[in-house]
Formats: sequence, structure tokens, C-alpha cells
Amino acid sequence: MSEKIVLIDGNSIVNRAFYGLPDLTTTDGRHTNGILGFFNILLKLLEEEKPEYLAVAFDVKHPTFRHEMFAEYKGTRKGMPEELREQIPVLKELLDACGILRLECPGYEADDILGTLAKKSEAEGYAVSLVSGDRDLLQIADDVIKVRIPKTKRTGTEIEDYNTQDVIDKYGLKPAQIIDLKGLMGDTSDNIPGVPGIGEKTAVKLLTQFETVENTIEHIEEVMPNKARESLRENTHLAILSKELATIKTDCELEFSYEAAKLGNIFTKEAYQILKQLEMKSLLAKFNLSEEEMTAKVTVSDEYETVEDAAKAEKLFKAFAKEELLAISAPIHQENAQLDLFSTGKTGLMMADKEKTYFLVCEGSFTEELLWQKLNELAESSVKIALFGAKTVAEHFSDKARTNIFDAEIAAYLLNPLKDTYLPVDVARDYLGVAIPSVEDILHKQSLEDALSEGREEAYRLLARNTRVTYMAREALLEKLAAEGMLKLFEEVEQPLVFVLFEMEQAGIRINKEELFSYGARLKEGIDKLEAEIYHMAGEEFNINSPKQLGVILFEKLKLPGGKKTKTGYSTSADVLEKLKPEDPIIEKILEYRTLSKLKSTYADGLDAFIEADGRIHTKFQQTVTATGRLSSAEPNLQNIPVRIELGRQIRKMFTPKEGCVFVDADYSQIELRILAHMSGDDSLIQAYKEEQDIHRMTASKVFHIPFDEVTPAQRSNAKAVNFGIVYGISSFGLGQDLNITRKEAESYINQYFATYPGIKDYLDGLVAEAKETGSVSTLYGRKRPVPEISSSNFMQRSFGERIAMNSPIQGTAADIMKIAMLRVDKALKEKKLQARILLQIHDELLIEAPEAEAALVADILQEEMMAAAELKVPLSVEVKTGDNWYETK
DNA sequence: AAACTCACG
DNA sequence: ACGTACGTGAGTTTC
Repeated sequence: MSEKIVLIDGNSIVNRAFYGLPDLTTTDGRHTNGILGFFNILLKLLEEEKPEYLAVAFDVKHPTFRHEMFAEYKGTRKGMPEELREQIPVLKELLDACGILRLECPGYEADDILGTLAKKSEAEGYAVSLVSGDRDLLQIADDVIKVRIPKTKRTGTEIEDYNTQDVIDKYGLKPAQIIDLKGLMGDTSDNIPGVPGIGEKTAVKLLTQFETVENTIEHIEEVMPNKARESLRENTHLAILSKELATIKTDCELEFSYEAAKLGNIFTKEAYQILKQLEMKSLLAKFNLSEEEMTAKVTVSDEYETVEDAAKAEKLFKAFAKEELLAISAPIHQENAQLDLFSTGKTGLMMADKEKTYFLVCEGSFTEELLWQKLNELAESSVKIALFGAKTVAEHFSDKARTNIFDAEIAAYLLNPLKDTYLPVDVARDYLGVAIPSVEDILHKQSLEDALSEGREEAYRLLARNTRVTYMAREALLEKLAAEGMLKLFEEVEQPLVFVLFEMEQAGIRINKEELFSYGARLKEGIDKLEAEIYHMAGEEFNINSPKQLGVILFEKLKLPGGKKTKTGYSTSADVLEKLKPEDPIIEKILEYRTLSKLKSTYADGLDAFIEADGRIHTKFQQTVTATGRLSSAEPNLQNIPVRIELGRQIRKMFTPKEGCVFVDADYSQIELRILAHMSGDDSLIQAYKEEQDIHRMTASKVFHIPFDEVTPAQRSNAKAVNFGIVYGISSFGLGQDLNITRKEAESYINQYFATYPGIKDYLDGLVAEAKETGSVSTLYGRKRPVPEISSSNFMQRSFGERIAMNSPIQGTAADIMKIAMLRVDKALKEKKLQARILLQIHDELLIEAPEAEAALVADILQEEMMAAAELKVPLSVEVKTGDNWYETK
């Protein structure tokens, strides 16, 4: 068996991969689909071929017009899209890291390099595989040189192989005649002109008859059909030239050594680091590296000193008092936020100062309580404490101490709100430029908490390293925040808000368990009844909750109109069913069934599971989740308690204030449209809000050319949808969908709207332009939202980016204002020594629990502080209501 | 784990 | 031509 060499056309394969895969990006917006596809093809080749040698050839410059003189002539070869262009240098780095030989030679194209090496290798007795996405290379194929053309499909990569006979079978021509074929028919993608009027069919026929272009020309009198003959006669020079252009060189002067192309283990630690940074987690599994190898060269120390002696601990804290900054990692118990998770029965805290990292173990007189007390004292005396996730340890710090706490997680979120996680490993990579092993790298499936409680040394070292990262991260993050203009937002809004959210979570909200239960029971009765009716009407029993089964019943058995809408089958969503209501009475039953089962599973049963011993639900307010700066609520989500439908709204009656208290509820009315008025500076919208006009009615009047007083409710409702649409980043398709009108009608609404409010059109256009130029958009307070989609060459992706660019500054500014309001309200309540506390935030609404005696004052505070949270060109409007349950505060 | 559906702002 | 309104979290089914 002879040794084998695989030669890859780098440009053409990455190009195929790029167009074959959806647009994948890293969380910070770098495109990766070309690289991923290339690497997968590479892996498949290695597995199939097991070659001894491998090299990848690249064209030297981009975009490369194969024949510049004809670029204009045909002008069809597009430049490479930016999303692909940016991937090329990274791919080259990756290949270098894998120890794979790259071939680039000025003056020669990848094709020519490949052709030359293929022939050379064949002559020297190697088996050769030539891998390319372009069919040009087929001319080189013979019985030794196999040309392989990969196809990237959803299901994976399939490769077509061509030796001499395969080319003959597929094209009816010998490999060498592929050049002649292109000479006659041309190749638009390569800017080879060919002979006008001769396509593939005619070309193959002629070449079967005459073998070559030259011979065809020699026998031109015999060429049929007439049209082809005349065209060839006139364009003889084009045929000759085209053939020349299509010919791949096999005699390039290259320096090439088989030694350099010798294939080693491509799964190197360097390659691992690059793939990790590209977030290609599925590929990382193929690496079999030790922990040291998975760690990048630049390391953060994971050394630490254990301090178990109470006297030594005391001494250490005295020394800490002189430090400016301490970083801590608290291995806390998920449930009770205590440090008591060690099987040894010991508790402790990892702490880093400028010089060293210590694991402080509570021992003897140095109790856990004392540890927190000492730490609190340090913070009160203005030693900065840096950590990830300050909310989880907030209870241990006084108001004063809290002002010196730095939460790296929050800072990292602000710098890039699009990521999934803001762990030390992420911050180390993104802001310290250091790759550290992740928890998974070191502990594999085990959680850090479990490993710590088992006393595994690796886990302690990991914790020590994280703590060192935390120490180093503070300065880097603050510097970056300052550079991005978000320092003020961080220090004055996000960081202090952590503690307000902590107190809201602690407070929780009371809910009536008994009533919730009986509500659930009532729903159950209704569900059972509807279920029986639906089965009867359908003539069979099936799972109504299964869209798949429901689709079969509705659209196949009952033959209701309405084709496919989703990728996997029929859509049975509410808006589809709504349209089918007149067709069959079963539809109404199904919709009702859906409503009831949603209420039961998500709310009646769902909320019940979260009621704690104090009879209250303590949701988690998450501050590092949304792309726009909003909060989110989870476990359970208390920001989506039903309100629009009466039956669902009843649930709000079960949320009640504690004994002797009332709810005071305040919400901003139309805050997003007011922000739009302010930020766009549109005169007529500003004027309208100053005069406290009915904005939807006014919009209807202007857009539909109707006197203000004659606007019908339906017209007002349509105008309201247009106003909403503007805030969402208007599109005629979306508006049409929402209003159930044609795209064209929706478009005329939008045009009328922009004619009415010219300032808004300019503003929104400006946002899209800003996103295109800078890659991100910002709120009034400087919060940034990256918009990587804006530069996509994919229409749908790009349109999405444009809508994000239009929506995020508005939604984000509203979120900023609400956060500021929360801080002001919290502060005012505390300063006035009131017992009233914020319980919930629902984006534009705050729910407060207040002793009855405080109710009126609290209502005033809410009104005042929320109004004053921002000074805009239009007034903010706040509605305040008081009630004995959440239902009553409507 | 992904897809679908639906609750909220 | 392309085919979606912006931002979330959660329950259920299906693969």
C-alpha cells in the first residue's frame, strides 16, 4: 500500500461550509459557521482516509478574481461577505494550531498549487486525494488522483468521489476534457466567458465528437447546430482563451517538503484553546488532553494557604484592613446561603489579597458568624470586596458595607448582555485575556459544590484560581466600563440595585394556598368536561396537549382548512385556531381547554410548588439575563401572572398583603412611547404628550385622515397596534400579521405614520445606521446592546438586527428608568423609616406591601419618585392604586 | 434538548 | 425572493 496525501482547497471548502450551514456566531458575535463546517469536513476526511500527509492550500488575497480582466465582462463573481472574510484568518490560526501545513504562494492560486502537488505526488508514487468544492479540479482526476467534493447538508457531510471513470460516467467526458468543456460553455462563477450560445449540452456533444476545443475549431464546418457553429466561428478566440483560463497549472515552482506535510495529532492543546474560544463545545469532546494541556500558557495562580487557626485568622484580618481590595469566593449552600456544605463539617471562605490567596476555615472561636462580621467591618472601613454574585451573600453585609462591594458578574453582563454565563472563566477569557480551565474541564460531571464537600484538592485549587481571577478582574472590568461609557450606570444603578433585588426576594409575596388549591380544582372540573366534549366531537380520544396529534385531528380527520405553518407540521397556535372558529365548534372548545390547562399547570399547580413555609413565594429576580437591560423573574416567574383574561386574572386575588398591610401598586403608563417621543425629538409626539392627549386616538386620526372625534374604537385599536409596532421595530409583514391585513395595507399604514411623525422615521433610521457603524445601540443612560445580526448578509437575520436596533434603545431606556425608580423608592421608604417594601417589579409596574397606616404616604412616594426618575422632554405618567389583593390594584 | 404554545410587559 | 413583529419563563410533548 502506498502512502497517501490529502490536498485540500482551503478557500473553496470554507466557502462551501459557510453557505452550507446556518449563520452561527459566538455569544460576542463572531461568525463561526465556515470554520465549524471546514473542521467537520477535515475530521471526516481524516477518519475516512487516514492519510500520512495533508496540506491545505489558500489563495493569497481576497477577493480573488480568477481572471480580473473578465471580472467586469461577466461581473457575477461577488466579493466575499464580511461574515466569511473574518473567519479566514481564524481558520488559518486553527490549522496552524493543529500542526497542519498551509500552502500559500503569491502569484499562484490554490487550484494551481493543488494541481502541481497532485501531479508531483502521483509521480512520486503516493496515493492522492484532492478535496475541493469546485468542479474545476476534476480535470486533474485520474486513476491515482481522486477528486473529492464534499457537500455540506443539515444531516452531515457527504463526499462525492471522482476517478477517471466517475468523471466519464457523470459528464460523458474524460477528465482532461473538463478544460475543453469550460472552454466552450464557460463558468460564470470563475469569470470564464466561454462561447456565447454554447451551453453544457452542446459542449458535451461537440467534445464527444471532436475530443478537444482545437479539433472542434479545425472541423468547424461539421459543427451542428448552425447557431453554435456561427457563434464559435465568431468567438474562436474566446474559446481558446477560455480553455487557457480553465486550465489548472501543474508546473508551478513550489517549495514543498513531505516532511512538513506529515500529519501528526491534530488534537493539540493550542487547537483546543482556539475551539474553546470559538465556543465549539461539541468539538472539544474529541480532545483527550490532560488538565495542564487544557490550560493556556498564561495561567492564573491556583495556589492557596489554608488558615484554620483562630489566632492566625484574626491576625490575617488585621492585615487585610490595610488592603484596598479583597476578592472572595463563597462556596455557599444552594438552599440556605450558608457556608456549611463540607462533609468535614467545616466551613470556610476563599479570600484573595494582593499577594496571596487564603482558604479561611472557621475553627474554634473563629466562627462563621465572626468571619462575616470581620468581612463586613472591612467593607465598612472601605476595603473593596470583589466577588461573583453579590446577591447570594448580601445578607451578611450592612448598607454601608454594601457600597464597597463589587459584583464582577454584573459588570460583565453590562459589558456584554448577550452571553449565557458570566463565570470567572468567562471574565478571565474576555477581560483578562487568559484561558483558565472551566469547572467541567477539571471536575467533569461533578459540581463544584459536591467536589468541595468531598474535599477534593482540585476543587479547592479551582476555587482559589477563581478568587484570583476575581481579584484581577475588578480593575479590568471597571476600566472597560469606563471606556464604554457605562461606569456611571454600573456604579449608580446596576450595582446598588443588586441589594434592592435581594431584599425583594427575601420579602417574597404572600399567596393564599387554600384558594389557589380550590381554584385548581375548579379548573380541573372544567378541563375534564371540555376533554370529554372534544373527544366526542372528534370521534376519538387523543392528547389535546399534543400539537402534533391535534393537527392530525383538525386538518386531516376533520379536514379543516389551514395548511402547514411550522417546520415540523401543522400550526395549531391560538391565532390560527381563532381564524378557524367559524369552521367547527370544536375549535372553541379546544381554545378554552388550552386556556384552562395553561392556568392549571403553570399557575394553580406551578405556583403552589413554590410556596414556602412562611406562606410566601420568593421569586428570583435575575439581573444578568436580558439583552435589553430588563430584569427577569424565575422560579417562579411572577412577571407573567395572568391579567388579560378574567378567569386568569382571578389568580391575582390570591396574592395578598400580610396582616395589617395593603398593596400599593404603581405603573408607568405608555413609558415606551414617551421615551420614543423624547429620544426621537419628534415635535408633534412631544406636543401630544405635553397636552396629555389620547395618543392612539391621535395616531388614528392622523394616519387614517379622520377628525379626532370621529375615530372609531376599531380605528383607535389599529392605531394602537401601529404604535406598538413602531416600538418593536416596525415591519409591514409583522404589522400585517398582527392586524390580519395584507402586507401592502400595513405598509401604507406605516408610510402614513412616518409622514405624520417625520422625527420618528429619522430617529429609527439613525438607530439602524448607528448599529451598522458601531455594531451596537445604546439607551439614554449608555447601556449597550450589541447587534451582530445587523451585518449579516442573510436578509432575515439582517432585518432582525434592524428591528433590534430600533427596539432595544426604547425598551432598554424604559428598563433603566424603572431601575432608577426602584432605587429612589427603596431609598425614600428607608429614609422615611417606613416599613413598606417593594415586593415585585413587572417591567413598568412596582408592587409594594405597606402597613395600612403608610398606604397614602407610600402612594405619594411612588408617584413622586417614579415620575422624577427621569427628566424627559415629555412628562412621565404614573398610575397608583391601592388594594387588599393584587386583583384590586387594577 | 428542541419544538411548540402561551402567560406577561 | 427571502418569511418576523421586541423582551422574557414555563409546561408539555416529542425525539
